[in-house]
Amino acid sequence: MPELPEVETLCRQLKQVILDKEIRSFEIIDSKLTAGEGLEGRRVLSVGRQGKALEMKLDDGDGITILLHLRLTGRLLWQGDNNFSFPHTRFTISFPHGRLDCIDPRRFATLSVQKTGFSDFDDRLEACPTGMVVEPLKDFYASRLWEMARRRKIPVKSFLMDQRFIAGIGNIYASEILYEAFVNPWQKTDLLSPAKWQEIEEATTSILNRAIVCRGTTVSDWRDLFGRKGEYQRYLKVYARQGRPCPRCQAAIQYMHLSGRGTYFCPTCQKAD
DNA sequence: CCCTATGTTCCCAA
DNA sequence: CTTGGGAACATAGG
Repeated sequence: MPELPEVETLCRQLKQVILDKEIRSFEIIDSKLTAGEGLEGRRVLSVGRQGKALEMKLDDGDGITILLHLRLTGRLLWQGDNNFSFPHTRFTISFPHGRLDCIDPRRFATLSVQKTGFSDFDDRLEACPTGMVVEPLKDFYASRLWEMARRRKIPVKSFLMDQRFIAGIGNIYASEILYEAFVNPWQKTDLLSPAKWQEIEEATTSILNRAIVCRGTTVSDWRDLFGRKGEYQRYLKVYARQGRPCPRCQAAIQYMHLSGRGTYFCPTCQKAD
């Protein structure tokens, strides 16, 4: 469900609500999750995001970080003034002024509590074939992308979505970015010129920033921290639009599988080189 | 029954 | 080592 713009939305909203607040209780409802003991009384020092992972640092002296990855169907919901629990609620964190619920029908979400500074992001860095993981809204440069990708022969969409290379881009935004940059999703990365990477860099930055302003994309069940739908679905040009006309050339948007993932593209605007 | 699903990881084959 | 394919995780919806 959540890609970078959705997780960034949750991150910003969490800051408004729980920053500096004290945890009253941390209740694990799904026994598959194991974490959260002894966190009562600690305050939330910071809320951050790394790729699609959320991290909450707690003030306590020995440095505790809560790491949460929502995977496919995880949601976070702020319950300010009611005690209603939605089905599939997997854990809740209570504060003096309300409650944070994690709801996850498919139970893929992962929760861990670790010593600050030791995150799964570090693990991913070590597993990364190029020794670096790029954050799209920070150290994201065409020259760096070109350097990372030029010796590989994988489809560019797979590259954009591989979290060991770039943190945070998923299936919706990968399709939208490649459409915006006039790049075929199957294009092998070693054939992309620095100029093409420049177009991909610019498309990525503008699309992700706009999606953040829109509080994400709701095509089915994404909701923000307060249960509201996002707005970016209004701006989708190819995702979930197979058969509909390309906004630029009117050709029918096509749908095909690439590495097992649904992929939407314009057969005319995004021809392979 | 069939198919699909905004994610990640692991195993296996070429 | 690289790449691609498939399954697994577990559930809901069309």
